[in-house]
Amino acid sequence: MSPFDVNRIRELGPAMASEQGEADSGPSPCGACSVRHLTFCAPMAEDELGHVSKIVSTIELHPGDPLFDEGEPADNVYSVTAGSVKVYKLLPDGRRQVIGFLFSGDFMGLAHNDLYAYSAEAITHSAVCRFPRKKLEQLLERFPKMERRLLGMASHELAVAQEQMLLLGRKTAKEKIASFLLMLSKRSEQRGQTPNPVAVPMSRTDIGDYLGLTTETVSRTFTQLKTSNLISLQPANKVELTSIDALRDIAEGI
Amino acid sequence: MSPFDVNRIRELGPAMASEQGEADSGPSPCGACSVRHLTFCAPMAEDELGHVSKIVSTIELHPGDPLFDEGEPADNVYSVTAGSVKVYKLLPDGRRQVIGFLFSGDFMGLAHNDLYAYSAEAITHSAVCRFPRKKLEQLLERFPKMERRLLGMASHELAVAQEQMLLLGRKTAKEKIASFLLMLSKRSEQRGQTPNPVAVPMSRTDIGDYLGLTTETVSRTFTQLKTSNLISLQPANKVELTSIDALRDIAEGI
DNA sequence: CGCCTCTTTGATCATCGTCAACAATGGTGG
DNA sequence: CCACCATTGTTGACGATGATCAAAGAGGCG
Repeated sequence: MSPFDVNRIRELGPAMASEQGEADSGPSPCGACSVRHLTFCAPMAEDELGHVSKIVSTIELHPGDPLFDEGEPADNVYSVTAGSVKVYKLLPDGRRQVIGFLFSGDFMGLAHNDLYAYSAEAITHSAVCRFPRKKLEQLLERFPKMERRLLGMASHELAVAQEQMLLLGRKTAKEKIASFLLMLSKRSEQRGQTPNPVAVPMSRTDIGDYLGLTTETVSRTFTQLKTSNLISLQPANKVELTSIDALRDIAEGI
Repeated sequence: MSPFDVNRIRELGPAMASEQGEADSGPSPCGACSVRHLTFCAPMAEDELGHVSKIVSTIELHPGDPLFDEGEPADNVYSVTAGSVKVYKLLPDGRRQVIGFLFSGDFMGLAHNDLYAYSAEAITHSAVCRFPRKKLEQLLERFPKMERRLLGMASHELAVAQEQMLLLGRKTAKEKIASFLLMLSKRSEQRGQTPNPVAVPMSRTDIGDYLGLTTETVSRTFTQLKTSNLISLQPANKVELTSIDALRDIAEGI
């Protein structure tokens, strides 16, 4: 586990349940939430946070802990407050497509019918807030600004998904890896964390399943970028982007 | 152009502008809209439609007509009311990824920042409604039920995009084509049109750019499915799905 | 009827996947 | 604290899927 995860989780302090997967609706976990500005709770005023706290429960996840599975009734919506989570879909024969990596502020579980469309699993030590879908919907009705924020975030997710389709359908392995590293770096920066060197908490297999490649190809491509002095692999799963401009050119296929 | 497109457009009658790209804000185009139940206007009551009609203009598009380009200021949101439209992204060297095919009821242009994230172009003779973004946002503020509907549709789009990522990242050419035909058929049915034989109005190149394949591979795979008696190519770009169950198995990789 | 575009088919090639073995890492227990 | 072992990552050899290059056939619109 990387240090930042521990810190994040410590930050949450009393709002964090200490037992695995145990819920804890303290007096006002939301008031103490250090990543609220990143989440869909952002538009809520201080004196309205009680309404949110009342329906939320915080959950701690350890690496590999599943949160829900594709096809289950989508009874909850989740918001990540610390760590990293992967969401993925499976084909019957086991082929896997990682749909996305989630970090602080990201949400999941907004299903269009009543079932989860994907599975979710913690990558690192993480914390998520759980919102019972029905209660969240009532809250959204009462606070349209929250619904508006959610629509904005969903639109953004959509744009990200479309960018990923371009990557999956039309980019080479090298372009995919370069794009991936730049994306991680940018998102890291958006959360107020260091963009370079960038933390890469997920495994080669997860990266491959995200980019439509095999583990071996991911590894080979990392080596290739390293040999070209575009990146340098550092301890604790960090990657230094030695030449961001060159990486950007590669990512765009220039 | 397939007959259905002509019919759809005739249905719209006086609401349709006859000149290319010309706007027409008649007395109440929305009241006469035959596909309103499919669009984000669905939740609006009859006596509220005037508010929508007031800000909308209808546009007729001919095959190949561009609607907007990636990177332009996203001043409008569009809703397709007849025909078919493709939206796509380009890499600098011309590689293209079709992000989606849009039919009656689908919308586009909900950008997360102020620029369109993709280009849009008519495939067949089509009709779209144009909503100036600012005015639509005011309308959404006044009618939260419309915003809720939009959020629901965006969530659905997101699920579709995720399914497409699975296809692009992990399916074989044969699985991709089978999935594609079943998807077209299902969507056709949802619009109240015949699901089988299914209309396939887009070119082999468009299909390839949607599935991450080349024209040649698309054509070869169609031939392969035809030879296996799973589909049969009919006149006017229609495809009969001879064995839907077998196609479904192929699409799922079983 | 003829031209132009789109589609189909063929031959060859390259990228990435598969299979295999080895190296490194990190977690555990002695 | 160190050694061991399991898991993850790296590297190599080879092969297959789909891309590329090329050309012929089919359809649609003038």
